[in-house]
Amino acid sequence: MRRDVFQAIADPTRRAILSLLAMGAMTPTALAEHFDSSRQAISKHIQILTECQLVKQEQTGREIYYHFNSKKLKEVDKWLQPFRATWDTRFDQLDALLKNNKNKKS
Amino acid sequence: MRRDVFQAIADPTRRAILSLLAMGAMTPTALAEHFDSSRQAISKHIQILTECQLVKQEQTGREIYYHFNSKKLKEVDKWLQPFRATWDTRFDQLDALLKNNKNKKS
DNA sequence: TATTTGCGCAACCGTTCAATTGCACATATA
DNA sequence: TATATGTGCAATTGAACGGTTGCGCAAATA
Repeated sequence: MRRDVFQAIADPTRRAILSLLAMGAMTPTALAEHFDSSRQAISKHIQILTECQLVKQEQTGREIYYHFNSKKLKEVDKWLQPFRATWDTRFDQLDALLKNNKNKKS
Repeated sequence: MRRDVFQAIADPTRRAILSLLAMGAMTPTALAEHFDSSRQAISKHIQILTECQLVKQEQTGREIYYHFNSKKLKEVDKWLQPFRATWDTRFDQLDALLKNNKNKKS
């Protein structure tokens, strides 16, 4: 069973879940209300997201709030990095500018 | 048959193919030499990459050179954008800096 | 205490995926 | 012309995927 971030975000429902959770933690039942599929189906997606640490849980009583964990998304960003230069100069600008403004850094 | 960029880059072999092609156009046979799987397997991956326009072909005689097309990868970057702020302030810095340096923009 | 609610887990089902093998066809090359 | 080479396409196979239904269990509620 392959379980990496790229495979996790391949599914549109899982991407939607991440977007929702990024706005605030939610329970599986609350999440499921945003979709047509069953709670169990959403729960399975959450499980996959948890396995690759895109999401972490916080239990309060019988309810489980799932939180978005952005760290792992950095992996995608990291992979994208070398390609970025080929479609935009925005980031070359960034590097140049940061170099000239190091002192302003917090 | 789902065929979008996210599904395309979910496979590690396809990501490797993209990285190789980003360095220079190649034929399927040449590409296959970098992997353990058969030429046909690689060819299938190329087909998927072509279908979502991550790759374009250029035929010369009986050989087909496949080129990397970065445009579609922007979709991934675009989706990543809102999340970026949550893991790094680098891009907030960028926005602030660009605002103060608009005149320097080429 | 009895009932409702939120949840994960397991079994099952049809579809998609990744890979292999075998083939046909066009282009090089001897 | 005969042969070798580069390629796409079709059929097949086993594994993984995404979904449903049914269940058990613990926590809240009546």
